[in-house]
Amino acid sequence: MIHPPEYTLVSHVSTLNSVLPPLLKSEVLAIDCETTGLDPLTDSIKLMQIAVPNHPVVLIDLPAIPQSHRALLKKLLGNSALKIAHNAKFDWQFLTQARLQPNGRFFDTQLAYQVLNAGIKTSASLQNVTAQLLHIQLDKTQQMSDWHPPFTQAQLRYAAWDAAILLQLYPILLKKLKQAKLFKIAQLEFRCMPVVAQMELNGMLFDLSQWQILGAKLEAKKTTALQQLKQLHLAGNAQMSLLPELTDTINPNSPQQVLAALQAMGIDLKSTNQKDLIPLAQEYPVIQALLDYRHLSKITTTLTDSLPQHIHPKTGRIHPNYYQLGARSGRFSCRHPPLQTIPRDPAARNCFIAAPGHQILTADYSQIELRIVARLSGDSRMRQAYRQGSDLHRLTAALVTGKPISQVTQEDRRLAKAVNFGLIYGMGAAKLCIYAEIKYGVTMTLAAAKAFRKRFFHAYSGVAEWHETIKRAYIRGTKESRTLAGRRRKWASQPRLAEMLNHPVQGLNADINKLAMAKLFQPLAETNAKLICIVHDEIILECPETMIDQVSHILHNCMVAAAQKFLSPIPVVIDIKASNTW
DNA sequence: TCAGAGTGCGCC
DNA sequence: AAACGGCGCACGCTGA
Repeated sequence: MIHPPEYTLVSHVSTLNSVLPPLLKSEVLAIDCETTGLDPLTDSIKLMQIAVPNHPVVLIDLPAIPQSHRALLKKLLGNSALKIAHNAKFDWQFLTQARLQPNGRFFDTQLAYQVLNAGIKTSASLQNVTAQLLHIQLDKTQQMSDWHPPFTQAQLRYAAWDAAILLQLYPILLKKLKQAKLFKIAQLEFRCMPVVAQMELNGMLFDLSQWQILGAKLEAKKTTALQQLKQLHLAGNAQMSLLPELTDTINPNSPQQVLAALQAMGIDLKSTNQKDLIPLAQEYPVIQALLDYRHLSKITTTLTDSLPQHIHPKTGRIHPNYYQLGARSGRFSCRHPPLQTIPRDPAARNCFIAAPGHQILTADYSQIELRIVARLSGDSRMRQAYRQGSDLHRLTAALVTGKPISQVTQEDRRLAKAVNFGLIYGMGAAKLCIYAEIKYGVTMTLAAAKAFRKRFFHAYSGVAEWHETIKRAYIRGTKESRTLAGRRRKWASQPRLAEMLNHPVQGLNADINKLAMAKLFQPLAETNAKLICIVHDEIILECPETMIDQVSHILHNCMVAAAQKFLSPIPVVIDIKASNTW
């Protein structure tokens, strides 16, 4: 049983300066902040809590301490002690905005818990983590209370608990991480945390007027597409003597109604998703019209209206939330808005712009997943291809079509791309047909897909063997997977084979990208360039025009070093572009 | 009426 | 024997 923590409330400079010196000697510092709200750009800290072992928790009424008297506090937060926090990104952002940026090493109890439980559905709230690891039920009733002095006893007790409990969680999580051989991965996450926190604060500059022009165009196209769809539907039903009014009663956004309508037109369909519709688009104009409408509807509803709502009134920029462990694979997820799903269409991406005197620097890993497969499988043909700097998609095209590389057409290459990406994750012939059509506009018969599949694994026999190794683990009933960097994904029940084939690749991609980010933190801080977005294998900076060369160099070096650590001897290629827009 | 599963699709 | 993976969001629909 853990006793309620003692605490000292500091609401005066003199108390602060007598209370802080012993804390300066501590190797660990547990930190928590109570704020006026959740937005570090507009809200502020009302109370900050600092806990060190064998000492009452220090509760600082921050607004009561003038900026000019925070030197000692600043020194404490900036020292080399290990800073422990739950969801440290939040506290880092608020403290940074208060000119109290924490420094040194970090231990985020939330990230630690998420690293340990990657793949398992579980809440990583402080309340749940504490319940699971310490069997203590934290009272969170004060969390949303009005943090305004004079603080109530209940508020102060709650605040003290939140910081004190971190000191209890830390050794338990540390031990678990080490036992599970996950400490290194956790440290990678901890190193990434300030980078992510700063990236969110930076945000992306967005050209609203250009976006609205684009939106209006898309809206008009959508209307046209809908009219076209209705006309074709009517025409299709004319011979069947259905009532014209029926067309107007059908909701084009309802898969159920659309399916019924298409079936009534005599089209043999089981579902109205892309994969079923695309093969019929040539034959039935109404289906092409539906696909066109769907596409435009998707873009307009999810982006045209929503993106402008995320422009921050204070900065004029878009500041999404990135979740370091938002994906089971170890990848980031991104929300509010999801900048990782902005269409590749330049018309859309050009609306993300650089500030005056700046440029957008985008750097992405070239074919990183295939290179990872080459590394993990050790496939000799892939390794050789990459060592020679040849184009692996062309090579695959040559191998599966039997043509010499010089005669490989663009169409062949597109087909090979589908084959490469599909087959490495265990795709079957049937899905390969669909996938090739949808993703690359390549039509192939089932027999052709079967043949390609066979030739692919014959040509890349190392990949086939690598699949076999994973398949054996799968058959043994293994319920976890590790990346080369040691990241673990667990499954609560039986995984699917494809998930087990995918995780070592997608997960290592995440490891590499995170290592690159961590490496970027210090060198980037010494420039005026800012990290503004991350899209899985792409790093986007906003950089002063005068520093493009210097920053490109830094970016390149960090990304190469991060990837080489795991990919060597497979070479790493980074594509870097500078432009006025994304 | 409303939460939540399901469908569909944008990105990597 | 066969089996691509990872997200977030908007929508219509279901069921309590």
